[in-house]
Amino acid sequence: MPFSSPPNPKNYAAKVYELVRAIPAGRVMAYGHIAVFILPPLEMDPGQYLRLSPRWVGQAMANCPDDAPWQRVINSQGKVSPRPGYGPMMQRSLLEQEGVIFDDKERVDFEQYGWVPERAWLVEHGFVAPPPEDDEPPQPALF
DNA sequence: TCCTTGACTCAGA
DNA sequence: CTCTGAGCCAAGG
Repeated sequence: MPFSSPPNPKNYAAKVYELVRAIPAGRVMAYGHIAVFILPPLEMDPGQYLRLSPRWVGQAMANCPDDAPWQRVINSQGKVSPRPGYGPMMQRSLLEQEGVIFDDKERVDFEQYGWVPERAWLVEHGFVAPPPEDDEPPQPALF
């Protein structure tokens, strides 16, 4: 419930989980990175969505189903944000079991392990609008 | 009623 | 590179 919430929290969380489930083993995404692929509410200012959405994702992940790979979601600095009840070591070891390497500052390199969903997947699952014919697709910018 | 507390991120120092 | 503060707001003690 931190810092406002989406108009439809349940629906927003469902989108988050859907995307999280698509992250392959050994790869990671940041909260804010996930938010970029979820369309903001129509009447919401895009700038405001950019500010708030990472916490919306965090809020959703707090209630993430155990059968979803919640460990593959980390913060934008490449560090793990411990899930309450599990502790930081749990998340780190889960990722290491998938082959993710942490550097000496406990961080993951996005260049190497960061993951971006295929456009076809996004379209198929309703995350972005289909490209307007032969025009440049509205691919969200990475960090 | 007031104060604390959130799986966040980015710019600036 | 690390550390701070701002942005923002609802629920519980």
